[in-house]
Amino acid sequence: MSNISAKKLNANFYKKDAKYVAKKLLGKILVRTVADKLLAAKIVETEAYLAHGDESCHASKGLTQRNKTMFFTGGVLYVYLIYGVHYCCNIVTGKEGEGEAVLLRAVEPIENIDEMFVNRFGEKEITDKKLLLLTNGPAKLCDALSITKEDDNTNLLGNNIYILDAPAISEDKIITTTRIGITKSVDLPLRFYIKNNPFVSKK
DNA sequence: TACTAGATCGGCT
DNA sequence: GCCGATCTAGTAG
Repeated sequence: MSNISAKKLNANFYKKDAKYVAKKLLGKILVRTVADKLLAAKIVETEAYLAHGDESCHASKGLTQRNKTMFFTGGVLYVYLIYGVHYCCNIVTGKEGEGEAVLLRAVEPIENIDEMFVNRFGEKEITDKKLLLLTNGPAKLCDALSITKEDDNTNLLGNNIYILDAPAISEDKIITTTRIGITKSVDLPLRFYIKNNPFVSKK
């Protein structure tokens, strides 16, 4: 559909703290190129994982083989395997050595949706019901956009995976809640999503 | 609609 | 061994 003429977010965007970036990422366009196909989706739900005072952040226990990407300078992708089954995709933020990131929890499919269906369901047939289930969860969107451990540490300023700027979502359309699916630091208000967007993982 | 189990990898109490 | 930033299929009500 639409021609994507917007500009990539620059390196400075990602160097702010995770909480700030998590909110600013709402409404931006996540782009992934596989072979000659360009998949695009709007970010509608995020969660921040902080370097300090956040027990559920993977980096809170220090650097390990698995989480080392989180400690790089903001602007790379951190992908990890959860429950031995699914991948989750994060945007690393902050300065080098900090160890914080923004988890992408849900996106709204925009371009080459049939290709996303193939990636996730193994079929091109698009139905309204399945469309809502295509990318409304952190592991689902990784599936649909074909993001795996191979993509860990991908620089978002490159051409493989990147994020395009888009008009900011106004404050009154951003809902803030506690995060989902964690057992530590559960009370921190670090989940953000776009009000009334049908692709959000959970109200 | 609501809860439950199972899949299955890697890092660590 | 154990548990996790998840999802799906199955069962029960």
